[in-house]
Amino acid sequence: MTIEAPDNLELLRSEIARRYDDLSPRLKQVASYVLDNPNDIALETLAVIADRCDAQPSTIVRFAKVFGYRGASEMQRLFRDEILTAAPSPSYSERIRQFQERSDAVDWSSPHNVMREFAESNIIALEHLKDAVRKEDLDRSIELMQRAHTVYLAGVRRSFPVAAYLAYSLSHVEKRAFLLDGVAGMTAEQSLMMSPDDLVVAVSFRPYATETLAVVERALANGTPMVVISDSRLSPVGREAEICFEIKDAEVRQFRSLTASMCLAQTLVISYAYKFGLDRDRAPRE
Amino acid sequence: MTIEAPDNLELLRSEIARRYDDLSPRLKQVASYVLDNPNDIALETLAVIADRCDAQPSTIVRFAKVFGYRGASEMQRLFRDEILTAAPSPSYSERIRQFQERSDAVDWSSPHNVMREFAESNIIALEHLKDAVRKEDLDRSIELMQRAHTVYLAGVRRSFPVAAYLAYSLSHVEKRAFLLDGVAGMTAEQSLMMSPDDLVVAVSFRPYATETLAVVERALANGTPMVVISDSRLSPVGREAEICFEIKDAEVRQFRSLTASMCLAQTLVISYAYKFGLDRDRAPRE
DNA sequence: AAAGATTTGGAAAATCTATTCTAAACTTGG
DNA sequence: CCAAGTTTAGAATAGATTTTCCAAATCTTT
Repeated sequence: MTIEAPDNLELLRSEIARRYDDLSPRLKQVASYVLDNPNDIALETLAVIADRCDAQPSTIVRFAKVFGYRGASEMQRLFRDEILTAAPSPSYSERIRQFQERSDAVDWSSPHNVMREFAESNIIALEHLKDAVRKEDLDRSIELMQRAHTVYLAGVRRSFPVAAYLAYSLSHVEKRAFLLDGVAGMTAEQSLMMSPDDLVVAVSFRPYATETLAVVERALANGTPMVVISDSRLSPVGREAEICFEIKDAEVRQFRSLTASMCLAQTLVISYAYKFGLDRDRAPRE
Repeated sequence: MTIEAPDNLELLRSEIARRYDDLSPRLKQVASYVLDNPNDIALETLAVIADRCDAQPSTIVRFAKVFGYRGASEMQRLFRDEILTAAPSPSYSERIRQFQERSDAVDWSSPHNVMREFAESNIIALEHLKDAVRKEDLDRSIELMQRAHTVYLAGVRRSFPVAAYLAYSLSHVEKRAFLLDGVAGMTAEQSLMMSPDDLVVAVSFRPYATETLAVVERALANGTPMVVISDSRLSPVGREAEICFEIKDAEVRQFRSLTASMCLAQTLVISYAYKFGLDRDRAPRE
């Protein structure tokens, strides 16, 4: 018998997560519903909740008791209080007023605000991406990928996640991919292997990393075709490439986002996969 | 006898305002309470509401009847629905479902279409992120990051880019960060170093990689606090963590996006930087 | 100021909801 | 493959909440 009964939602949530494994199947079912639909728990009657998570009302009561409450009502109280405190009195004229003032002065010291603003500007960046990327560039990139014996990925520092993602997911759609990651300082040796039958995908943004520039020059010397993801067609990396995607990623003060670049990278892989029907069995999941 | 019964909150509100003058004193009292405390009406029992506005339960019933409802419960339903629909996630899964239905007709062999669809679903995921991430979790994460002597990052395969980004950018805002990258198969040795003064940030999505799980277990054994980015609080990685961000990233057929996870990761770094005034000189640029 | 109409309070009845309990259906370990 | 132990479903019960109803109080009108 449990002694403790979490007296705030946060506690209850982590308690449910912690003990999830030990719950019986039906109770697991209830557990995930409870975590996913807090509002339903707060507002609906036991019968409705039970119906929605395909269980009996008594099961909900049992669930509450397992976590130390005297009944389901006692547990519901927690969820109701959450609503009552979280949204004190969003008296609707007030809400409208707040909404209008919202965008004026953002308090950057609040992580929650940072996230909202950042997500918002990423949304704008993605909307821009939809218009800015040329159809022909995409088609041609896929074609180059398909022809290539091996795809070499270059990208360091901020661009490294994009390159790493491409390397990982391309190999999952049965494309030979090789990440020039500079482990053990072997980038120079690795890039010597690139031939005109291969393809280099280089990701680089201002200030352009010398490592990536070196790979680009090597590719030029070797006659290896290149697809570049950069912030400008005129950048030292983009200038020489057959294809350069010009990405305007969101920026919050000093920090540049990766969202649009990632979205493009994923698009390349997905399109490649669809084009060659390789998505069913070998899709890139974690 | 009133014929009409407002079937949405907005209508009811204006109806109450319009007829306010004609109401009896007691009903006026109830009216203002109803307008000012919608959450109470939604969540509390008639006895409580009556008590709070200094009236009898039966008065609340009479009030509801005056506005055309058959009883107070019917009126309460409106207030509850308001919370259920307007509140947190207006059913993310529902939006995704609709989106996917719409995109059934899309020609997936065109990369340009793939990109547009993919960008679109990423936008939806970001909008969901804004609602779904809890303020307290963010605040607490920043606090844990600040306290930590070293931040250890765990994430492989699809999650690797996120972990890699965090490692890179945290070290650029003067936070000691260490990527458990498994180079040379040293992950086990590396994770032995983690102490209760440190912090582990683990990124993992279904099917959860054993490598990351091992790090999580190591962290538990060492008493190292953990922040987890995962697809479910109930996942093997999320269950034990002090904080688990539940990320619902976009998915196009088999391919899961990274956008929301990345956005959250960047938010953590940016917030950390702003909080400790380290953004000016050492912002993470490539 | 008194009669009629309206409003109000509160107790009683009706309804609805949560909880308990037991038989049946599963699991688990020998 | 059976027996002991869990878990579950669903009917029965207990409990709470809403609604009804009517007498008392309060207002209106003449």
